[in-house]
Amino acid sequence: MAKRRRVTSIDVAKEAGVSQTTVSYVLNNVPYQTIPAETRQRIYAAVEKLGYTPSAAARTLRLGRSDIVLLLIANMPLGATAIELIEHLTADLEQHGLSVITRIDSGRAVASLGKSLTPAAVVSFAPVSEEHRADLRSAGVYVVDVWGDNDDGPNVMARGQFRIGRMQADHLVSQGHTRLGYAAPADHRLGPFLDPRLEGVRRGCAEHGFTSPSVRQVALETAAAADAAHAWRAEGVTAVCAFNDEVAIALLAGIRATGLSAPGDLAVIGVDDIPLGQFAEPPLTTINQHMDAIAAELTDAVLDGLRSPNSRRAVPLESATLVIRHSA
Amino acid sequence: MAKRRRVTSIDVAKEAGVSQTTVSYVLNNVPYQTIPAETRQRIYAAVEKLGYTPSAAARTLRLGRSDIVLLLIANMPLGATAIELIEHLTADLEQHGLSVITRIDSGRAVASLGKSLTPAAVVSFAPVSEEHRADLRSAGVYVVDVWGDNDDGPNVMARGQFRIGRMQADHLVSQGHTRLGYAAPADHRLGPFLDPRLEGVRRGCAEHGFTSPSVRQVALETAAAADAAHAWRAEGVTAVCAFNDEVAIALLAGIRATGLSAPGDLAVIGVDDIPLGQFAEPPLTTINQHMDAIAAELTDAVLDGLRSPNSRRAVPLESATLVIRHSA
DNA sequence: CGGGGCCACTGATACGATTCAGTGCCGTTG
DNA sequence: CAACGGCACTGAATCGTATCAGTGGCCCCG
Repeated sequence: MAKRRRVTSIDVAKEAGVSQTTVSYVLNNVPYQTIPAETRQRIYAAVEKLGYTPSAAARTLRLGRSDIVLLLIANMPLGATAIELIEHLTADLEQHGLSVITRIDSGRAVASLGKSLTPAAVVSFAPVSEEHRADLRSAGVYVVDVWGDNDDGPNVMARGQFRIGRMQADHLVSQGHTRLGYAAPADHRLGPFLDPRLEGVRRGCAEHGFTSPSVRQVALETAAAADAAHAWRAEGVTAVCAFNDEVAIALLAGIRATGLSAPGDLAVIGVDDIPLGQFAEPPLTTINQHMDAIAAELTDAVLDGLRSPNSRRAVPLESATLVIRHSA
Repeated sequence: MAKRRRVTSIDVAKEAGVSQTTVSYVLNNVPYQTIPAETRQRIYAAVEKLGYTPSAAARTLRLGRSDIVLLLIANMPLGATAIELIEHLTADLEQHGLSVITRIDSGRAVASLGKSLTPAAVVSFAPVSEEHRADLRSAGVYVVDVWGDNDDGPNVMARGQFRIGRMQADHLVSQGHTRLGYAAPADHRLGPFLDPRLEGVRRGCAEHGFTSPSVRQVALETAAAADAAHAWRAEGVTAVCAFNDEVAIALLAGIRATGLSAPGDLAVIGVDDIPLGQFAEPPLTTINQHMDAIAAELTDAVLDGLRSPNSRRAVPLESATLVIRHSA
């Protein structure tokens, strides 16, 4: 079979009996170009007939930037919550003509993909080094700093995660607990999420005048979780904020294994509201993050950044809800 | 601040005192071009000094294809298993100079992204319509058909999922069960995974001379799961293959809620070996899929396809293991 | 009836890389 | 010493799109 060439806008132009320029004007809806409806129709018909799709490569080369938004996610365990965020973000940005592309990676990709693809923006869920950030900037790529430890762009994530921790602590305190524990995940790659959440819990304790939470790692294994439960009991902790629902469920299993019970001996609250939380023993109390709201916030941040790279805004949305079941 | 232009290979050429052609030859290691080490060093030095990164757009435009592999994932609930697969695949293909980009989407993207990005290959975890497939083919994009219902490319996934179902059935039969149930997820988007797994269970039953499994949907909700457990008991089912660990854990909660117990009254086996399985009551017996092996298989498929678009191969790897805990 | 302005287009160029087809120089060989 | 071949390069075309700078025709107004 003959190797068919790609269908280009020139082919469309020939088919419609106009110049390539006109085709481009019509397809891009260029303003101040007066092109009658009849001609437009001919062009659309030709596009349809030939199955024309513009070449992103050529378009990007010409414009100096693509309409791709690169979503960088560090090589860390992603839960259903993260997937949900990706889905929302993809859908939201698509509405504005931007294609979200996700890259799950160890971080080396920031530089290479970021500069070679010339995306319109990079949204990174892993901290971006100052050097890479400057590099991307100078290449005309807008970088949305999700963590916001440098005051560049909106620190959507960091603020949100802090609030989550704060909500956990507030709930436990409202139940009468005064001595809290914090169950950290064993996986150190989760640090960027852990730090602000834990900080939120600390702040909560401090503002209520209680001592700082006792932090322990809880590995996803019954024996380790049992040890932690035992240790917390020994130091008078009566309630634990878990980093997420996985850790919380592991801890609940550890509590059962020690012969204790939740929430009587040790109350537990998670984060994420994963479906399996309701099947835990006892059903898990947790915090539900509204991923649609967070995605909307991120979308706004990206769009704003593309409009004026130096603007800065804070869109404080109420983006989490307490889900009370039985564990706390 | 002055808007710095992108650093191009011409800038590198000027800096190194050679022509742009030479720069290209050196950076691409073009064979049969004799370029002395000293010149190469000058060019590398210039690249380093200017911070040059080649433009993917220009490269793609010229070559007619990029070195991107588009991983399309249907808009379905992705578990940790899927993430693991993505990670492995990304790492494996990167070793061969291919950049994996993941797109989580409702399927409309196949056409637009596939044709506009001109990726080297598309690996789709959602069924690709015959029309889109042909479209991509003619655009020179190699399509790895993960499902393989049409005999185009290796049906890596379909075969693997079938084997999984088969393993579940075989284990239950080996434990003396003769009347099996199948717990399907409520989310119909999981169909592409459900069908081959269920088929594997059916085949297993048939070959042992037992009647086909009794299929019931189990929603992620205790009451619904309890109803299902009750109904299975009523028809004499003694063991259930669950679509995955989530469904299995829901079912276990349903069994407890009915006052029954696993595995005595109803044995349950899952799929995925998610960490939370060990914290279920009782700890979940399941099938562990070796994502590294599956990723390796897919990588081979892609590389083979890129070498000779018409080759077809089957790489049967042993890619799953039975994990026996207490639920079956 | 001359000219200004709008309409409906088109020609040519640039974006940044790859690659074919040379080119000049030097050393070797018959 | 002329011819040849290899070395170390370079010039120019090309990929497909967007856009600047025109261009010819027609209508309308003074």
